[in-house]
Amino acid sequence: MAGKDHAGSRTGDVEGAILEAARDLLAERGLQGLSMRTVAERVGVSATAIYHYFENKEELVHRVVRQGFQRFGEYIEQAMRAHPRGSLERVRAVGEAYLQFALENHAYFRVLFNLQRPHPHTIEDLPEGGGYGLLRRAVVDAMESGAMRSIDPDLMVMYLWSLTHGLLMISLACQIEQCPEFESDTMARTPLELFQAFGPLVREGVLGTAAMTAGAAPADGAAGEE
Amino acid sequence: MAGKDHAGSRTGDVEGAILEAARDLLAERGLQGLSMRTVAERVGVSATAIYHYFENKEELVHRVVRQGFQRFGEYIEQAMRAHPRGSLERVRAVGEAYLQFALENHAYFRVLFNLQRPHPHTIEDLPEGGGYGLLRRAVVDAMESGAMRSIDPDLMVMYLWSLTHGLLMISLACQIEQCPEFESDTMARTPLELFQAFGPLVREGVLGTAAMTAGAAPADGAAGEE
DNA sequence: GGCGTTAACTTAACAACGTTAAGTAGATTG
DNA sequence: CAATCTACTTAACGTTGTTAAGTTAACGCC
Repeated sequence: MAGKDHAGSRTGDVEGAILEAARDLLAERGLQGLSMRTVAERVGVSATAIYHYFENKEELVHRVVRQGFQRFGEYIEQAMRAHPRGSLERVRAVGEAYLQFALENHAYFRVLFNLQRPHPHTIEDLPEGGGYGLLRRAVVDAMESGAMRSIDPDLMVMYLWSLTHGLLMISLACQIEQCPEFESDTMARTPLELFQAFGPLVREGVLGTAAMTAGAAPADGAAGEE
Repeated sequence: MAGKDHAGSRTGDVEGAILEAARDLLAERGLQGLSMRTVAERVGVSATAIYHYFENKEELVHRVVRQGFQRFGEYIEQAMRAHPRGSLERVRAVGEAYLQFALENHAYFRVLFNLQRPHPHTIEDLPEGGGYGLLRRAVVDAMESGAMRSIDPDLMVMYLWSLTHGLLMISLACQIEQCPEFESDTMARTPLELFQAFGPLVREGVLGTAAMTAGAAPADGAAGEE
């Protein structure tokens, strides 16, 4: 009975079809919409057939997300290829690629950062997978070329990653791309626009160039209230 | 039959007891461990009794989290009171309070940032609730006192919030407090230590003070590969 | 060419879940 | 005193992940 033609079945690679259906459902309806029975129905097999290829739902989801992050790595590699080694632009481009991919595939990100209990064992399994190594290389290069101050590169990577990831998570929590209740013009901007607007702050810091050459007015020294 | 003594019941405030049981379960076992039946069992009523006080599970969880974020607001207010108005220290302390509270109550945070579909309607309902306004005030004060460069305060708040929140999310994804697989010394640090280590980067930027007074070696201009 | 093993499924069923419907004891009220 | 309301209860529905047991086709082997 191998290769029988059910509705929408692909003769042969059932495991691949399950992964594909699961991926589509995750993107379409989120983790809650990805049920074993729905996946099975799309593939054209019974729900329990999935257990022949995957240990349980958790492993199925994990495999789907892992697959997604391989594409993610390619995004980042492409961003790096597009800019000269050692440049700040390259570092910035990696961040933008992170953001862009996450916005286009937000279901993956939401899921990956919620697998709490057992899964992420190695750093390769972590949210950005091999992307960490790529960003780190871009940072080290930029430090060597003098485009960036020389400090502990892992600290620098963590700083850049945190900033980008936080912006992403807040944007996603505000319901994809836009949060209409934000009244301020600033908040109405897309995550990518905000990321770019962060540029001067990231390069020169919150003190700013002016504050470093000229002394500014001192703050009142008393502990304020309200 | 009001005020009957079931196991662990509090005579009188059943609604409060439900909220309390739900809060404990959320902290103990996460969102998955918070089931209507388990909550009801702890309170000493039947599962469906909960629907007399809450419309559905979503509302129950929402109320629990909202309650948690009220305590969170108090954390931040206290951090602000402890430092002089207009100072950078005050801004930093708000960030630390954010981090500290989130680490001590990570169940709240995980949940709040995963309510995707309907809920967060107003900015007050958003992840940090009224904390946004408090941080914004600290930032505006710091700008006026000259302790911080003067730019769009909402942009500055978004920058600081993103950085702190991202660090938090990454740390939580790495399984509370510590991620043993990280080999680097940098990554082995606690979120709070990392936050403090970010200090120079946040104040002076990734270029650094040195790079702004003296010209650095230029980067190679060709598009790099690998 | 029958035989045993295995891969690839199937149906039936279980426990747990959120939720609804219908009923009921006790207090409050006209 | 009947009617209503509050604060629940039990029973049940549909869906979920998952397990157990059975079935069917294919393959290697003497």
